[in-house]
Amino acid sequence: MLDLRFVVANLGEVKKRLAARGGHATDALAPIEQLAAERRALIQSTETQRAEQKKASEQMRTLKGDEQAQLRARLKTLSDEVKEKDARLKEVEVSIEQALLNVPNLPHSSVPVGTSEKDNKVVREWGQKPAVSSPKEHTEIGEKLGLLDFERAAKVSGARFAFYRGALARLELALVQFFLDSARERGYLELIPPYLVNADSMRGTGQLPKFEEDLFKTTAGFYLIPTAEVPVTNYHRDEILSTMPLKYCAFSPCFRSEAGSYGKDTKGIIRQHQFHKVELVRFEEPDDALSALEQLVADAQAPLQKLGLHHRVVALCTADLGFSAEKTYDLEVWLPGQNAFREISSCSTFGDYQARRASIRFRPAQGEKPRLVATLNGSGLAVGRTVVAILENGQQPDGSVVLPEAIRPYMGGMERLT
RNA sequence: GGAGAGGUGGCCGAGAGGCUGAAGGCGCUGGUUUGCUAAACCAGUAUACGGCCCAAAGCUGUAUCGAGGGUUCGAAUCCCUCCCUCUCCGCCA
Repeated sequence: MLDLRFVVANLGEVKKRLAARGGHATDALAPIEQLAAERRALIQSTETQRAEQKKASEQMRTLKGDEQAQLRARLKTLSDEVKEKDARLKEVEVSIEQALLNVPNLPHSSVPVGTSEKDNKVVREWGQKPAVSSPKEHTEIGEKLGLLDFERAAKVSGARFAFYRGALARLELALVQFFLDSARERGYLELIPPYLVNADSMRGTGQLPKFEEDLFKTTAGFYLIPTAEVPVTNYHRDEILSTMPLKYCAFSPCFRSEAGSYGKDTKGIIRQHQFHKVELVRFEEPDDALSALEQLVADAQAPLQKLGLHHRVVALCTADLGFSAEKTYDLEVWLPGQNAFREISSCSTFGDYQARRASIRFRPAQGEKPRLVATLNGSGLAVGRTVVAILENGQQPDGSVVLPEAIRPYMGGMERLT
């Protein structure tokens, strides 16, 4: 969430920067200026009255009889007035909060301005497209080898689910371990987080209140996490951190309702209601956020490079930027079967936007005031999509799949899927 | 799920309607003392939101004793609801 004082003091600039996101990004801001003024007036008058009240209350202790009764009557009136104003103040603050919670983050000045994903900028490419003759999609490869079963998954659960079988199930978990090893070597501490979280956590990272329809909610009121970003960022909610920076990697399943994506990627395991991911999360000093983002991208690229998977780094434009993000790079891996680059990681800095929502701070130095941290996160990597990439990039004319060398030690030396 | 106990500052722990941002201790920071270390002594030790101020510093007001509501002129203290923790029993990977 944005800082109220900053927004009010720089309303024009804020609107201008939000407009670059397109659509209705600035709508929620409309009533802010007036509400902020009312809030200030209410605070001033209630606090003055409260001070008066406090002083008079002191006298109550010593007064007796009629005098006390009189003062009590006067204080009763004062007390009622303060309560009334307090109630109004609360309303105003709730309105402000609601408004701010629905305002997305300001794009960083280095983010390319654009109107759709077509305006995203390719920053660099790594590797080369493999020579695959008449490439097939992962669904066909997986089903032919008996490694993927969508039909039974549809029976058991519904659309957008899959059974992995045999060596593919093994590959999935091997990749998890491989990604965690890669992250640990780069200084990230492994976490296994809760997969169900409360509403406060969802608000902290920005999924709520605006994107409730994208989430699964349990009857007990828990939300299933759409990414480990949620529990891991909220790990330090309402804290003042004494060690900085902090780097975590977390394995978790991710659950997404995929509302509004009907007809998109309906085939295969590209877009599922449930998938596995290793997430990288960093807590940084604000001034380090941008350089940390570059490191984060490198950290996410590392396992892709070890696997020898051709990919590119894309800077998202203002229109494609996520709600809470200040700046984002996507990693897109080459999929021969689709003849396209597809997102396999998304690395973002959120500046202090999430930290303000979740109240995560650090103390710059002994005796100094706490400051909001910068939060960052990125996939390192999406496991299912890596499986897709391995199937499609490693496919052979005979239908088998050659595994990247880097993963073989995690597969007991297995060299190919047959 | 059943029965009970409890949630107070960085930590431990008093407090039972007004003088309590909160005794005392520990820790931490600064200082004095000291051959060094230790000890002792003195002082300081929160956060948020307002105001004064160009700003910072500083000063000042208000709020904060798990959360929210209520009673009262006045609530850490009384009442209600909720959350969390612990113990015992049951169930369970």
